[in-house]
Amino acid sequence: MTPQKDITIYDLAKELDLSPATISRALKNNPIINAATRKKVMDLAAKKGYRSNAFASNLRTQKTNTIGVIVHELNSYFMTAVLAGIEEVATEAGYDILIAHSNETVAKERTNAHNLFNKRVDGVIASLAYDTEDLAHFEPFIKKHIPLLFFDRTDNNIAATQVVIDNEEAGYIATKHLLDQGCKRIVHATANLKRNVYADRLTGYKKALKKYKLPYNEALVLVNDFKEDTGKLIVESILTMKEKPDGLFVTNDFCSAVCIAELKKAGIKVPKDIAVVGFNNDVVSRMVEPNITTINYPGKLMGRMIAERLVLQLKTKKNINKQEQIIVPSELIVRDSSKRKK
Amino acid sequence: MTPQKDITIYDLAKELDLSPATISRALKNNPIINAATRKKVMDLAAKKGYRSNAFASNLRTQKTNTIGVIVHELNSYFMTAVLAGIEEVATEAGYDILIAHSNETVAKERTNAHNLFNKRVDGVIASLAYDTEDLAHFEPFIKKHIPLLFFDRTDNNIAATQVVIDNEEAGYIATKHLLDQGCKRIVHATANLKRNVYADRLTGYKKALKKYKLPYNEALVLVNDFKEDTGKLIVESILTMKEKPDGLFVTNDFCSAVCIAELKKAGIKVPKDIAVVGFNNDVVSRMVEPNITTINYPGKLMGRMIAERLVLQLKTKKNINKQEQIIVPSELIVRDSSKRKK
DNA sequence: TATTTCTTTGCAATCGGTTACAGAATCAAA
DNA sequence: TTTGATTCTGTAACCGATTGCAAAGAAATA
Repeated sequence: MTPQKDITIYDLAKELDLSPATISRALKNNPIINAATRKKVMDLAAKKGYRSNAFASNLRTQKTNTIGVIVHELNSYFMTAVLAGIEEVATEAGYDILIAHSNETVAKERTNAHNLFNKRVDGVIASLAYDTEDLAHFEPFIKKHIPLLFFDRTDNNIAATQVVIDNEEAGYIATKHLLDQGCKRIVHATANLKRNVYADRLTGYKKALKKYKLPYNEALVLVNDFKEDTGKLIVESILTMKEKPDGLFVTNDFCSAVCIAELKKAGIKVPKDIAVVGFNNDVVSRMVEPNITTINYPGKLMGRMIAERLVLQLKTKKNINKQEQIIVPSELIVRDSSKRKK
Repeated sequence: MTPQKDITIYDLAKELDLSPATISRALKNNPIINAATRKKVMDLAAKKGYRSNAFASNLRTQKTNTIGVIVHELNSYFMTAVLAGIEEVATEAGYDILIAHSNETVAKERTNAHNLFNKRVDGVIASLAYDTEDLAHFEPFIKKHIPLLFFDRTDNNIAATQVVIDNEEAGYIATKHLLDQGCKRIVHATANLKRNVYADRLTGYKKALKKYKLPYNEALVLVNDFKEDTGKLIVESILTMKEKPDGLFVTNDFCSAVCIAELKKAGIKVPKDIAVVGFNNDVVSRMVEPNITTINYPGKLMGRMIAERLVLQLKTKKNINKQEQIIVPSELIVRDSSKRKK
C-alpha cells in the first residue's frame, strides 16, 4: 500500500517512445501535432490517470488561471449569490476561484490580499471590510498590472473597475417609501460612513427628506456596526427618544429583523407605530413577522458582471485597473413591515 | 509604467555576491547559515520586496502547504464558525486553506474534489453534499495517502477520521424535550435519510418515542430537502393531517423558522398548539417570534478539532485515512417555541 | 533526379527554489 | 606545524511543463 506515484509527461513519453515536448503539445490539442499521435497520447494519458502538474505549468507560463475573491463576509444570501455568479463565469472561462473572507476586519483583509498576491492569482475581485480605510494592501496588484476589481463595498480612491448598485438612489427610494406611508420622523440606522455603501444611502435618505421638506435631524441617524446585538442597541436608543420616531430605515436585513423583534418586545407595533425598511433582501426578511420591506439587489448578476469584466481584462490586457463604475439595478420590495396605507 | 518585475533569489544572490543556495537557506532561517549573512539577506529581501515563488517551491518539495475544505454550503452560521476554527489552526501551523463549496450537489462536490486534487492540496476536510451517495471522487486522495477528514456530514463507508456530534443523542434529546412538554404526536421534518446526520436524528427520535411508550408512526416523518419553500410544504402536510400533531421537530433552523411563520399564518399557535424544536442554533432561531428551541453544536470547536487532527496527520504521517470517529458535545437550548410548562 | 515546401517531431533551455554533497575556511587540539 | 573537527558556503541536479528553434521526413514541384 505505497502511495500512488504521479504520472508525468516523461512517463507518457517513454511509454510511447516520443519526446516530452510532443506529449505536452498533444495534451494541449496543439494542431501542429499529428491527429493520430494526439489520440494515442490522449488515450494513454486517460488510461494512466495523468494529471498536469499545475506548479510546473504555472512556473513556466507565469500564469495561474486562478482568480482571487476577497469577501467581507460569507454568511449572507447576497454573498453566496455573488460567489455563485463569479464562479459560473470564471469556470466557463477556464479560471478557478480562490475564496478568502476577511470577516469584516482590515487585518484579515490585508493578510488575504498578501496571500493572494503570493499565490499569484491572475486577477482579484474584492468587497471591502467594514473598517478598511487604507487601501495600501491592494497597491501591489496595481503595480504589477494585475486586474483588481471591486463590487458592492468599494472605494473611489483606487484605480479599479467597480460594480455597484446606486446606493444613493436606493437610500432615497427606501426613505421616500416610508415618507409615502406617512412617516414624519424616520430613524436611519446604518454603519461606518466611511464605506461608500453607507455614506451613499445616507445621502439618499437626506435627499428624500429634503424633497418632502422635512428637516434633517442628525440625532435620528444611528451609526453602529451590525453585530448581533446592535439591533438591541438601536431599539434602546429609540426608546429613550423624547419624540418617538414613526419610521426606521436599517441598512441591513439581519439587523432590522432584530430591531423588529426588540420593538415588539417593547410593545411597539410594526408597522403601525413604527414602519420598518431593511436592506439586502436576505432570506431572513421573509422569515420574521411582519415580513420586512427591503431593497433587493441582484447578487448573482453582480457576480457575473464583475467576473465577465475581469475575464475580458485578462484576455485583452485592456482597461486593467482603470477607474470605471458599473451600476446594476436595485429595487424596493414592499412587504408588511412598512405598509400603513392601503 | 511597465509592470514591476518579480525579485528572485538569484537577484538577491547577485547583489550580495552569494549563491542562490545560501539565499534560500537564509530566507528559511536555516541555522546553518551565519547569523550575520542571514540578516544581510533578510534585510535585502525586505528592501527589495522579495516574495517566494510558491510554484517553484511546491514543484521542488512536492508540498503545497495548503488544506482544501469542501463544504456543502456557505450560508450558515455553523459553517462560518467551522471555517473560522479550521482557519485558526491551519494558519498557526503554516497552512493556507482553500475553500470550495458544493452548494448541496454531488456534481459540484465531485468537481471540487477533482480541483483540489489537481491543486495538490496536502490534505482535505469535507462535509458531504445533500445527495452524495457514491464517494468515488474521494478515492484519489486515499490512493495517494493524502489525509482526508470529514466533519458533520459524513459517511461510514470511507476510511477517514470524522468529527461529528452524536446526532442520535441530539435527536433523542430534542424529541424527549417535546415529550416532556406534553406532546403526544410529534412530526419529525427532516432531510435525505442517506445522510448520517438525518438518519441518526431519526433514530434518536424513534428511541425517545419508545422510551415514552408511544408508537412510531411513519406518516409523521416528513422527508424533504431544505429549500426555501420546504417549510410551507411541511405546514401544508400538517394541515391536512386528520389528527393534528402537537409537536414539530425540524432538523434545520431556517426551515423551522419558515414553519413557524406558516403555522402562525394558518392560525396555529406556537408553542400552545404545536411546540417546535429546530436544529443548529442558527442566528435566525433568535430572530423569529417565538425564539426557537434548538440544538446547539460548537462549529468553531469542530473546525479546530478537525484541523488539529489533520495537521497532526501531516506532521507525523500517522493515522492517515484511518477510520476514527470523534464526537463533540451538543446541547439543547430551550427557548419559547417549545415551552408549554413552567 | 534535384530542389523546395510542408508537416511533424525533437532538442534543450527555461521558470525559481531546494537540497545532497563537496569543498573551503576557521579554529582547536595534538 | 600538522591533523581533525567545526562552521559556513557553493555546485549542480532536480521538480515537470512549455516553447523557440532546429531538423528530419514526407510530399510537391521543377
